[in-house]
Amino acid sequence: MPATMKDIARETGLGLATISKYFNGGQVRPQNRKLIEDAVKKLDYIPNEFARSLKTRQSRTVGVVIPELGNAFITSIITAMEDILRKHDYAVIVCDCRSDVRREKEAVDFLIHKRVDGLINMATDMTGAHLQSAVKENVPVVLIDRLIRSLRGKVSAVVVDNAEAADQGTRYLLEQGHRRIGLVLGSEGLYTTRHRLQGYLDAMEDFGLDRREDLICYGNYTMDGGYAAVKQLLQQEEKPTALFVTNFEMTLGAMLALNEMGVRVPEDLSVIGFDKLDMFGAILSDLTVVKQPQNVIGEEAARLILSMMADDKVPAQIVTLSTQLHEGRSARSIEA
Amino acid sequence: MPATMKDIARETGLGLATISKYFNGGQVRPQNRKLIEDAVKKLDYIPNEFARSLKTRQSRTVGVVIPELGNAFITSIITAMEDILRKHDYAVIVCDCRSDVRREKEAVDFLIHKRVDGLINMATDMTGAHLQSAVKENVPVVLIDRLIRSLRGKVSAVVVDNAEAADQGTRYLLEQGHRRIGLVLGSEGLYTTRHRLQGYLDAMEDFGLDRREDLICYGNYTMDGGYAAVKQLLQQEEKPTALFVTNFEMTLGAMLALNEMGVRVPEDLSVIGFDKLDMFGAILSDLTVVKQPQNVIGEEAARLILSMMADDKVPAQIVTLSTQLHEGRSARSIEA
DNA sequence: TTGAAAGCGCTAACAC
DNA sequence: GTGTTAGCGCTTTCAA
Repeated sequence: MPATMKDIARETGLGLATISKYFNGGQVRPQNRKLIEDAVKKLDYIPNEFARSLKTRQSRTVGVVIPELGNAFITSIITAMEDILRKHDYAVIVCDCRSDVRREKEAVDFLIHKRVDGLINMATDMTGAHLQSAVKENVPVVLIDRLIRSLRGKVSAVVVDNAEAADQGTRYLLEQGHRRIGLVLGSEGLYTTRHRLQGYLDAMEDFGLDRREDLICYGNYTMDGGYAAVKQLLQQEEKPTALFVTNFEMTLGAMLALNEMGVRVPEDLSVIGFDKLDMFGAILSDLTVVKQPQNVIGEEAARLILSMMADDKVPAQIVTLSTQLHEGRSARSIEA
Repeated sequence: MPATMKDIARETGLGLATISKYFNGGQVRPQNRKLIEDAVKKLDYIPNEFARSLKTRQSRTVGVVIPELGNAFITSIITAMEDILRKHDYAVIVCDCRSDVRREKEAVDFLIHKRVDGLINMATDMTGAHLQSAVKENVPVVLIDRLIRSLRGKVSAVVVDNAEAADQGTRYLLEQGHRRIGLVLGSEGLYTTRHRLQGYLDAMEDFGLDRREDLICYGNYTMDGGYAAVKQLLQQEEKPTALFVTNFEMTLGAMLALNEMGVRVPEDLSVIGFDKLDMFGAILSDLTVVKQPQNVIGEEAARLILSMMADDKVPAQIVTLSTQLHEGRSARSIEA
């Protein structure tokens, strides 16, 4: 039977209120402070969070619902997020819904029942139906990576400017003189896929180039898909002179495919990738990539949810972050 | 103000005990059942887990402490684990300690304060000091992937037979006639590294081959490290005829390095990798690999912790799983 | 089967 | 500053 505040009270001869105040940062006479600290040590006292939560109506817990855990982009965001939240004494419950709409709703409901104080969600269900219970229970929500139109004004969000990101990469290639630029996208219909396609098309249009379906491939954001997409793009008669691959896993797949096919980068083909990750260190350092600020996404999401949990009158806001073009050696001028 | 059981009681005219029984699967007269269900709907009642936890002394929460989240082997275990635990209505709090001993202890203490019912840990601190508070508070612990000697008998564990795994891969190459077999290991001193090295050495010894330091490289279990290790191994005068790479990230790095160097697999060099993951689908399907059963690790860990949480007299046990050799086309007979 | 009532361990209002 | 006390919303005897 673990010690309770009552035990501390008996041990020190103080009242419960004093001890409670001590734990909650109130004013306590130094000698009593010492008394309490000694008793805590002696009795191995650990505050009972259940009782505290019952009273304060806060779990100091945040739920995170994501489409999959085995994705480097997502885990790096979570790592940054968890770091900040834990520093603020919040626990993070992670639910992987495997990109399944039904599982996603179950996860949200589960977390609401667990009484999380806030919810961070990289959404699978773009209708937002899964978040209804959160909205109904007034649990603050922060979306990451993808916006949900029907929830506009009701929830906060942290996204990157995907159109700008794609524009950045495409424009860079265009400026190097490339005109046949292959684009490897994620799954058709996804929020980020749509915006990245738009950015690409906009940049192309600025250079007077029309949409050409034979230059656009869907690689489902998987290594596998990127690999296949590249093989397909390069099997055509009129091969692209440059490739823009729009996430990290696909970039890896693309590099493997190119290596296998004996295509030299950038001699035979220019390549711009996406999201080089720290953990891969030096290997792909020569790659020119459009980088998303995963750390900042995680940090901003944490900050947003913290502020919303602290004050339920904080209005919903959308934070849009910019990507950055990292110049490596994998994309070069077509005249060279 | 959310509805409470009292509200349901007032609404239905029943007593609290009946309603509580209803929620806990007890016998309730059908007509009252109906009454309660209607009231729950009408009032949007959600049971207060805080109050329940206060009474039952259970959080229905499991803490998971891992060295890093951005590792495919780890996340695939977590995914399997979380799946089972959530089905049993347990939430999973994940703490990434970034392979830092201090952070790891902080994470464990944090989780103990959060009153998790159980702890699953892929340990960074092999002394086990970080788990003292868990042991003291009688919180059941399941180690995964790595055993801690000082905790023997006190905690359960799920590990893979790493020596066997390495023996498997090495022996396969030996049987194909290879004698100069390069080995790419994780960080020196790690539990799995040591055992995998041992398995390799044992197999070599069985074939009358002595340890040769120039064939052994440490790649830190990173893609980067695997890449560098392979480059180093193949820069030597007397090149290996085969390579055994002992985790997934390093295998990826190795393949990239080999591709870059123009080394054909298996024509110029046989390669055995580790841990092909589902998410990479077809790409590496030609790779011969030693596969760890991540799903089973996760599932067994979940089962173990569930049984220990359900009954504190369940004795500690160690589950050792076997790896499997998946024959692809990347390793072949040296005579061929 | 159901209801009344005690109490889990904490917080916070209030009185001193 | 400190102590007393009344709940927070649930589970669980015990008696009916």
